[in-house]
Amino acid sequence: MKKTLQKVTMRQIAAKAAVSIGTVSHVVNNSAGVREPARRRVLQAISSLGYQPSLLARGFRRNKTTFVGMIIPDILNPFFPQVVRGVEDVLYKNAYRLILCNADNDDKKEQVYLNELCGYRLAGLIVIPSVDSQLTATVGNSRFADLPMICLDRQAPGWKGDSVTVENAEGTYQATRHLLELGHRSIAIITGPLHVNNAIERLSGYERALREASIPVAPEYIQEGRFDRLSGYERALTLLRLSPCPTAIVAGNDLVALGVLAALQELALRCPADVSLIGFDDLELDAFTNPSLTSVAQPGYHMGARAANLLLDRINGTDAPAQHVVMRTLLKIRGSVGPPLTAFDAKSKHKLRR
Amino acid sequence: MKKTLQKVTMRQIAAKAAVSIGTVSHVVNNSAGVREPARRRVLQAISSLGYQPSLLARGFRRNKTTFVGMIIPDILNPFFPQVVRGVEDVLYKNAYRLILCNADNDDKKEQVYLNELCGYRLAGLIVIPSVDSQLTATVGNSRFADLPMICLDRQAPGWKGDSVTVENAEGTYQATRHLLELGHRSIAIITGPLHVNNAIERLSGYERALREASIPVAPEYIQEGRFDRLSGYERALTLLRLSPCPTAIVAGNDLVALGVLAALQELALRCPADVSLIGFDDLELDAFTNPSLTSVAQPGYHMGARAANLLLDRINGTDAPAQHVVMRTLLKIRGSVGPPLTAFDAKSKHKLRR
DNA sequence: GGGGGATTCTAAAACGTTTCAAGAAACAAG
DNA sequence: CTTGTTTCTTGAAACGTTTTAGAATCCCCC
Repeated sequence: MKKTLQKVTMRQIAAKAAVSIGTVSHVVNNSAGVREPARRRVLQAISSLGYQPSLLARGFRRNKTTFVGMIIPDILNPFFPQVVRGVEDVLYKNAYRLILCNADNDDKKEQVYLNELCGYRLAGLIVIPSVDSQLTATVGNSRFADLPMICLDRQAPGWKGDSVTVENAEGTYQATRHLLELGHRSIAIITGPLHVNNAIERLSGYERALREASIPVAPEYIQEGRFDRLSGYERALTLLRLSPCPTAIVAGNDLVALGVLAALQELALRCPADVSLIGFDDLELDAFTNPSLTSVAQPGYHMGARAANLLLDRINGTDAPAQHVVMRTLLKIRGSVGPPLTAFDAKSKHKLRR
Repeated sequence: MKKTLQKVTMRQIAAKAAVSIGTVSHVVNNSAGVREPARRRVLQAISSLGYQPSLLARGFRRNKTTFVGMIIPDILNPFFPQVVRGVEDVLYKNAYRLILCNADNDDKKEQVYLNELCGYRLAGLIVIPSVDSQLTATVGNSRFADLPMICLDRQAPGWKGDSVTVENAEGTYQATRHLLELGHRSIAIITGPLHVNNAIERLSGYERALREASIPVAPEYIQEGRFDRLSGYERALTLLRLSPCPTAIVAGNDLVALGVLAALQELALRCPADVSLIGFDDLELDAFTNPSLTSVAQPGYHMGARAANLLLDRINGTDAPAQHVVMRTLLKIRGSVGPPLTAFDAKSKHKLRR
């Protein structure tokens, strides 16, 4: 049983090593030369007393910690953990620690975390904005002035600082073109919330592909969802009950696509025979669904890593103008897409159904 | 443009409100009566100057923060985020904030996070130990003496404090019995690392079921994996090349089961016709795999919530003896299990092999 | 208008570090 | 043995808050 039940501070180390508190600090931080005998005594006292500096006191005094905060909108969406891993790996290698907060797609909660994390004088902050993010406004407060910060995956409205995103429009453009090339002419989309730039961009890529193919976009073929499975399911039911029913659906992300799959199953429609489906994100599970899910791949891990590197630059004082990194997407073709039923097939199907 | 580019502290509020610093503090914390006019002046100064207390300074002075830390072993395993949500909801309602750290199944990293989080004088800590966790030893240091802490999902070796776990053995026991009742006699298991109590318990449930059915357990039918998909895939390949090949596999968790599915596909074996499969965790995606995955459900969200409540009790000073909450599991039957091929079927299958 | 008991307010000490100016010690050279 | 220079070491201030003891004020009642 150690005799040290009290918290051990620098004072006690100093006493035991017969040295001043300042010297202890210098040993701990290598902040000034300390002659060998003294240094040894200090080190020895530290290990024998089991001293660990109070990071709270240090952070308070230095007015800066070595923690980086990250706020994500939905920890249950497997895409975000991938991004987190990218951030974490880079930061950890650079001796920063990552603390993660889940805003739960609640802008209020996001704001609370922003404010409180800021109050802890983090080294930096990486934010994937929530759906209704007030990020730009919240961070406008002068308290945030010297907190390096990166906006990741989604551009918060009005955000002027660094950001890392993907070519959302290009992704859905490729996806939609792929469907067009297979012969689809009735292609619907289930978007994310249309005040999130991601969702808007993905919609625009879809629209561009159709426009280029001279196919008018039916307004009821554009359904606004919420980037989650349930809304995917609901919107899909709406779409699939339309007449004519679309032969292909572009989903705002893979969770939405999962919901679509559930809806298809419920209506006893086959995928891809009756309806083709393309998701967005390329989650690991896409290879295992039934059918396996064609999806627009985002480089989640690399997005995180890139954002972390950008943040490190800022922390180290770069004052380069705000960077907007935009990464590529890639269509991963799997089992959920195929050619549409021929006109004949479609007609017979239609008769049967009605 | 605000004129306050400098950080605004209590001192400035005090000055502007013509009041002492102590009074400001009392207003902010409701720690003593302050007469209406003064209180109003303070509040007014606070909002006009945009003051936000330095949580770092407060935490330092109070020697306690309102953050709770949580360390999880693998943020990419979708089971853990579920648990996190449970923890978070309870804590948030009680005005505590959750900060999450991902140990990445690296005991070294876990230790770093333990030590540094402790240095920030968190209100409490919830840990899902990593595979090789040194938790008990690390936390033995006196610094951790007054840090309430809960061990969640896995019992760290030697851990004596509060814990929340599930009936792992009962889970695999039920799973194995289900397979036995369907007629399976050659049942294999892919476990987690066998120094993790979860893995050991799950193995023991499997063994008990076989023992009760008087079926000898072939040692090569017990494969030790690592709770991840890749190891599930590798171990499954090993199992499926055995002769005789098992007709059913119990997987250590659902990620492992996903790996097994991949292996089955690669070997062109049908599930459940050729091999039945049961996972553990009941991830959301289980309903969407091909075939859908039978799994032992753990109440992830509720485990988290329970742990958070236990922690809150400790934070509030309960000195009840250490609690060990053990929650139930439930077999969720889906498409990946069926009766084994009969001897005849098996023979004809070889001939027919499409 | 003068106690006296509540209530409100203040000054100052602490919390554990870092940091800086300046003193002390060591060392090299004359 | 000085002296000058460099290298160590120290004491004390500062960081922004909370907290406590006691001073100031209020209010009521005689």
